[in-house]
Amino acid sequence: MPGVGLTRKNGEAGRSTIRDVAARAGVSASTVSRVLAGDYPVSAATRTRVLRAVREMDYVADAHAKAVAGVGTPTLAFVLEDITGPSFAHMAHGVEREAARLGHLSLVCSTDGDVRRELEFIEMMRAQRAAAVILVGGAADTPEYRERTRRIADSLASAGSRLVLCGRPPLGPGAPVTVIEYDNEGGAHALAAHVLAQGHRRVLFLGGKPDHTTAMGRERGYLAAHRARGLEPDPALLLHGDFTRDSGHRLMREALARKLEFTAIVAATDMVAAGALTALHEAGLDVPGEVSLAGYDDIPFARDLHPALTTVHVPYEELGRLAVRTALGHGAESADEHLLLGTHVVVRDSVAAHSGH
Amino acid sequence: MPGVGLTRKNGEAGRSTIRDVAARAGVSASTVSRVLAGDYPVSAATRTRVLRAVREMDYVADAHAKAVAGVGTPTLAFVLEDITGPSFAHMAHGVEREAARLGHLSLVCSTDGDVRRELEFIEMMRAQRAAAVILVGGAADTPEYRERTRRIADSLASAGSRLVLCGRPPLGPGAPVTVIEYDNEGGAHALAAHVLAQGHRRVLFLGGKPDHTTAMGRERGYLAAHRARGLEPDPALLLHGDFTRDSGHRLMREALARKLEFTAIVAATDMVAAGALTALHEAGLDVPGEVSLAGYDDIPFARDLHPALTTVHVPYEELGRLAVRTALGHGAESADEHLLLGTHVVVRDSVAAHSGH
DNA sequence: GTGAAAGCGCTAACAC
DNA sequence: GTGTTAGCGCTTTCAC
Repeated sequence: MPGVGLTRKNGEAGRSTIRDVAARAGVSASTVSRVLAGDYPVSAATRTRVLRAVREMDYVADAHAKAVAGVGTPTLAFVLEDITGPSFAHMAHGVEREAARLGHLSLVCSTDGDVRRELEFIEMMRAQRAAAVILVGGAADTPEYRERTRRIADSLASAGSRLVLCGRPPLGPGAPVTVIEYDNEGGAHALAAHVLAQGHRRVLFLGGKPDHTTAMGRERGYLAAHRARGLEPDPALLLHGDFTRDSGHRLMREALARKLEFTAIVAATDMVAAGALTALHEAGLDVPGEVSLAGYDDIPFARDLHPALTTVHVPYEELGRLAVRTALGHGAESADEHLLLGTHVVVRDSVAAHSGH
Repeated sequence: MPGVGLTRKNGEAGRSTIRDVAARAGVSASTVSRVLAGDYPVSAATRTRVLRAVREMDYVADAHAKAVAGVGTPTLAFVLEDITGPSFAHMAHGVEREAARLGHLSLVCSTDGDVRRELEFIEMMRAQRAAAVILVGGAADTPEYRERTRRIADSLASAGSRLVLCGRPPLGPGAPVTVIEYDNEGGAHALAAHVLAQGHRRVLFLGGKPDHTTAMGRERGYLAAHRARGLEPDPALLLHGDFTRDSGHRLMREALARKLEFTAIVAATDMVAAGALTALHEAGLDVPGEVSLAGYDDIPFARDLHPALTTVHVPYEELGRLAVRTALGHGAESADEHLLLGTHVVVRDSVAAHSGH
């Protein structure tokens, strides 16, 4: 057994090419290519020699060269605001898993809410010939947004790729996009209805950015639930911040300092609820004894808050998988889909009946 | 101004090449390339025409073709077990930000602890000519692990890339890797010492997998803190699970059911602590009144547990940035570095003095 | 200043 | 079965 020594890779040469392997195996480059592709008849002897050379040189075919030659690994891009937020992290996980299952490579980019970064990344993805770009998370639904996004959708489409909007404002008819929404308004409506059904009448809303579609959807649900009962919520009870834990904490402290009157709180996200809960505890208030609290997203941690948080479940991981499947499911010419995923409220311990009056 | 109409991109043609642009601008491909590269003298008039053609056709140079030609966007790969875990998500964020800052593209892959997936991904990254591959998170430190990882390090190195081990078992001398560790043992030691200093003598340890280096490092710290005080912890107080919230919850329930005696708990991660805390609450136990609890990682949520969790701070995001910087900082020939990052305990409310005896 | 030609590493059509 | 050739989209000498 000659040459069976351990790693006999090429000493210093940066990386070996298919021709190096061919030379070593005493065949042509095409033969190596064929052996590696495996979809072509090659004599057993040759195959063995080639395979051995490959192993000895620790050869891997250059992915870029393959791509240029038209047989690259398909790639998928996932763009979110912050990988650190638990809900989108779960979605990223779903995307990544499903992409892998479908033999795609997936790139993740968090933009920190920076539109320029987002744009740059998408451009990069177009250059990478990404099969699809999934944009997730609410955004300000302005005319500029629609125009800009539309342009992105068009150029992606014209390059044979596809834009998927997930929880993002749709673009109006005719745009070559797939949009998947999870029902923010419906979920918030159901949640607020649950709180109102417990007898609460002054419900504080800890919302997100005033032009952010996710935030607004949830706010609309909160409002709608009131109106469905013939109630008109006090505008002073609608607070705005962002979706972070710190925002919830700060907003709650302010509300307390301003001596706003309320017996329950609906937070725009579980993170916000977590911060609010801590502020409540710091103020010595009992939840849900003195004040009820509800969140949104059902992140795993929600169960470990004390009291366990009543919230709205959003199937983020599944959402990620679905986004990938629909994005990849059809060519650019397919009908432009619009999916709306349902959510449901999960009742735990943080909302109690409003006993006093 | 003729031809200033809106998006005048190529109707159906999949994607336009540099030659299409050249044709439209009435120049050669090289000229287009030069204009786009911007590092070469080109007459103002030509430049304008080319730029206009580029805009009109919405052209982006193919990243793969550039890569093959030797001028690709450098790429960096980040491999973790689970993007969903808060600590590594923060690290992923750090990696991604720093990579972007340095003009690198970054690929993230979560393996779900599957070694095969890990291997496949690394192979893929080698094919992509990734500038570096960052592996993060503990692993079983077996001979197979060392051999396998060493082989990866070698083949990455021989391809001009580099392996970075982050919080992973090092490979012994001579391996072409950069290893960055955060001091698990030291942190756990300090934390346990803090608990012991509060007078606790029977402290339950909610650990991770028995062969997992991170888990073991923390366990060693726990042990060492005892011994430094001349104490020998009861082996029955060392429980093993994994790093999830559910593991903490389950382990805690079992400990309670088995009526283990202890006055404090040290959990291997904040997630584990969160689950344990809920189990404690479910059992009607007061924390820290009846039993103290400490975690590890200092995830943002730790503050929102009730009581706020005493834990060990690990600068995950910074860790990610650092990993990128050192990975990119030097060629494959540089000295093999070994960094050990310090941690510190952050005292909050979940650990109290052991009053009774 | 600009174009023609060669070449990056690979695959695929076309010989033999 | 296997080698030769052309070509993927780009950059980069090398001429002019």
